[in-house]
Amino acid sequence: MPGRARVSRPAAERLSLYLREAERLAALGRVTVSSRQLGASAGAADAQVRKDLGIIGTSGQPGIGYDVAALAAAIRAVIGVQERWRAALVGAGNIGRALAAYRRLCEEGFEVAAVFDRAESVVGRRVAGIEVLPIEAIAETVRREAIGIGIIAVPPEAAQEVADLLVAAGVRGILNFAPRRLQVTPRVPVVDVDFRSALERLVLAVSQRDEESTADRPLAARPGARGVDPRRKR
Amino acid sequence: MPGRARVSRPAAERLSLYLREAERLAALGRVTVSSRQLGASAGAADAQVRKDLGIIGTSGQPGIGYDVAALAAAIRAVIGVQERWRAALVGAGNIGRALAAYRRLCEEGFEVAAVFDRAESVVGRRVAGIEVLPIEAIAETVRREAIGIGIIAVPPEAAQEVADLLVAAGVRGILNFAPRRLQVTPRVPVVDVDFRSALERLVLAVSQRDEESTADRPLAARPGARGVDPRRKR
DNA sequence: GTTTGTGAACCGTTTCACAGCA
DNA sequence: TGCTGTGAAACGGTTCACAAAC
Repeated sequence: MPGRARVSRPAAERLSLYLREAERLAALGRVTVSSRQLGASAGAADAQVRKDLGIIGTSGQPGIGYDVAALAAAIRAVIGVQERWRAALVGAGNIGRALAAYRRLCEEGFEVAAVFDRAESVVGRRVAGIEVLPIEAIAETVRREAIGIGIIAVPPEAAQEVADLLVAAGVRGILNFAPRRLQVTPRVPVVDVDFRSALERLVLAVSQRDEESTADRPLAARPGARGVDPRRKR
Repeated sequence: MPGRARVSRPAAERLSLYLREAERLAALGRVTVSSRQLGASAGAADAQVRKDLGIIGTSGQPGIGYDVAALAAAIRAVIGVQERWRAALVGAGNIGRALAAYRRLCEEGFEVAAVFDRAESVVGRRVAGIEVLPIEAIAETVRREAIGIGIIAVPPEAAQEVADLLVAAGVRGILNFAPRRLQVTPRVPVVDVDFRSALERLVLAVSQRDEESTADRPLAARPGARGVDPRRKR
């Protein structure tokens, strides 16, 4: 029974990273992984990894570890990337074009099936081989092309409107690159990717680190610290 | 005394959103905001907002709310975006170029001061008006141009090497677009922005939502649900 | 020896509830 | 009445510790 399980937000993020590591190891010909190695690649403790994998119903062998192939398959099943996801990209600006050109996505179960833009100067052109359609065509195209997710890469002012169009057209989830919180029905999950927010978080982390090193004692291995994790010992 | 306070990861994300809302309201001419309105724009409860603002030392007026201008200034001070941050962008591929062209960043306290790439076919060209330099020039340029943060937009295979170069050159933080966990000294914070991970998180959320609606009773306002938050009543 | 699986303790964040002020 | 500030309670995720399995 695949797909059973409630996965928390941070756990979902980690699963994504475990999957990457499992794929990397599989390509290298490795057959098993330990929870510790898996954890190192995701910045998590080994016990954390075992908890995560336990939740999604994957089990390993004591003394051996987890089967790399089975692990990857199990994570894909939980995430839901066994089949191909077709996406509608709205906004053929800088971010939109970069995304459409990001060919690697195809190998990972995703596919940009249609591109939309409001500007007449862009409509009709081709972006990564796909003809740009006017946003009025969203509803019909999403249905015809069996599109599951919408990607919003438009200026913040237009984001809400586009979100409404996509939801009305029947997409099941939205990836939002616009720096604006979208108001959509809870039936359609939204994941935000926000450059500015990321930069601000980074700068805040830098500031906090500065204060620590000047105010507190110079060298102190902080508990929540990132990097080459110093979890050893038992 | 600005900058005093320990801010948790989720709190940092929210502060970033409060700042956006405060700026938006300021532009609209509004003078005060309530914690509830601020919370709605960030997907947080009102009490949460008050806690957050209390931590950074901002206080509002009972019965009135928070002063929009003072709030924005306080958040900027905590984040550390009063001054301008100069960034080194490594990787002039699709994502790199999109980022360099994202002019809005300038208005928000950030500036791409240099662009680097390894490919000889790209070095010497101009990206958003900036000449692309070879990655060997990172160390010298970062120092000369007083660059504080590095942005990694290269393929995953090269990410770690670039990270090492940036850290050696003396950047204080790294924004990483490569889908690879970087191993860097804890002294240099890293914030990851990962499209694939975001897409996978989205698809997982979609799958989970599907199961809920089919397995459980059809209509149920879930507690952790997103969207127009139904927090009313008291 | 190595590594998994898991109950229990721990910790930080979120929510609740309400006193206090405009 | 509307809204802030805050202790206390509730919640959820992480870490610990160790028995069991290889």
